[in-house]
Amino acid sequence: MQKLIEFIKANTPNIMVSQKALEKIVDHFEERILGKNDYLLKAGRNSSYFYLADGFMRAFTYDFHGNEVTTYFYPKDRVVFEIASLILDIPSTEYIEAITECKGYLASCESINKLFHAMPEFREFSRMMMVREFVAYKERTLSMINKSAEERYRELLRNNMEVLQHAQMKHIASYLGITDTSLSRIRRNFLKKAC
Amino acid sequence: MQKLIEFIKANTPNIMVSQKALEKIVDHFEERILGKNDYLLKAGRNSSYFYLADGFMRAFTYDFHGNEVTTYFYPKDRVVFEIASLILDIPSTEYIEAITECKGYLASCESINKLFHAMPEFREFSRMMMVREFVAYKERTLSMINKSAEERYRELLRNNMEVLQHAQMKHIASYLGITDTSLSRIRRNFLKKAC
DNA sequence: TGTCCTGGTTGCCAAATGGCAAGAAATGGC
DNA sequence: GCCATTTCTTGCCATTTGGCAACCAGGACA
Repeated sequence: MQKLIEFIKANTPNIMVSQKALEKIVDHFEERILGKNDYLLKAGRNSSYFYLADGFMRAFTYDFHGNEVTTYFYPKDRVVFEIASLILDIPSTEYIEAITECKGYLASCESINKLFHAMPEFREFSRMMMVREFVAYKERTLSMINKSAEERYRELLRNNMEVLQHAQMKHIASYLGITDTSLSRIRRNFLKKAC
Repeated sequence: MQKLIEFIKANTPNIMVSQKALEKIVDHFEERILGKNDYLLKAGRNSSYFYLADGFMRAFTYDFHGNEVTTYFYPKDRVVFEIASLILDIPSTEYIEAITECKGYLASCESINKLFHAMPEFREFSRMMMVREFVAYKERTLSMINKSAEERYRELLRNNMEVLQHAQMKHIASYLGITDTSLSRIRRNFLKKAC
């Protein structure tokens, strides 16, 4: 649990969280280990709240043509959840999958709500987590609007190098909004330029 | 203020908010009227929190080539704010502009924070507003990934018809991630098909 | 009424990306 | 180490989108 405690401390910059409060918070979490290709969340189920201490995950869904679309990659030291499902308490439309072995700490929707209203420290923390994810999505949308596929690929590598080690090309491709064929070509150019 | 009160009631579905609580909340807001082309927020300033009772707004920013990019359209009956600036208390990178005459109610960042920690009712409400915007962004990102420009245009019209009455084509185009030239062509095909 | 200005459209061609099918490379099971 | 399977790359051509410049239409205004 120490990692979770450190993580919460690091992400409540505006307030000093007492040791007691931290312990009260982490008390609602339980350790969870996922093997490669295990699901943290399946479509139709409700999302819980997961601090990913170690490993690498991805979220995906299916569009109406039945194509799988990778919506997100989660490196370690992030909280992992599907916002609409968690907060609105509705079934998720997304799957979240461990793409390496993963270790972390899990809390239920009810725990999150309880903590959210009971503890100002957790309010700040969870709001911070939500804002972080929201801002990431905003940036991503902006990239989709005004950057080429190649620029988006560069950007992904710059911000999240591990993705290359862990994710398949077709997943990276659909995350970037292109086909795996196009990604392959982009990578070829990329290598050429690098030489 | 009655519209704001109704709006808050309508968006706290899980709890009954007392009249007293509602009054305490709206007490932190003040009426604000914006003329066409007035700014609600400018880049470099900090975002406040605005309930748009009537009118139509858009958010935009500049990419590093200096091109203006429309990031969002706000129809009436929405809260309008730049999430990163508001919550992290940093200068905004976005502008938010009234594209028709607008009327609404404004609260400062400090008021929002105060209410957020002091009143469970407002916590629920503001979390709901944040989730709604977040989910809208997620859907938009998904559209950018797996829909063609034409499909995105149809979708925009379906969900937000007023945008056509109020916004310029070039703003709609950059919102959709295409050039105004392409949008014009798409509209032509669109009309052909409609006949 | 004529002129300027802005916003929207069009034609022409270039660049980016997709679709499909085949081939090459990597991976996993035995 | 070998085969089967999956993942990644490539070639060929179609489609989508962009860039630019010209053009058109409507409103503002002298």
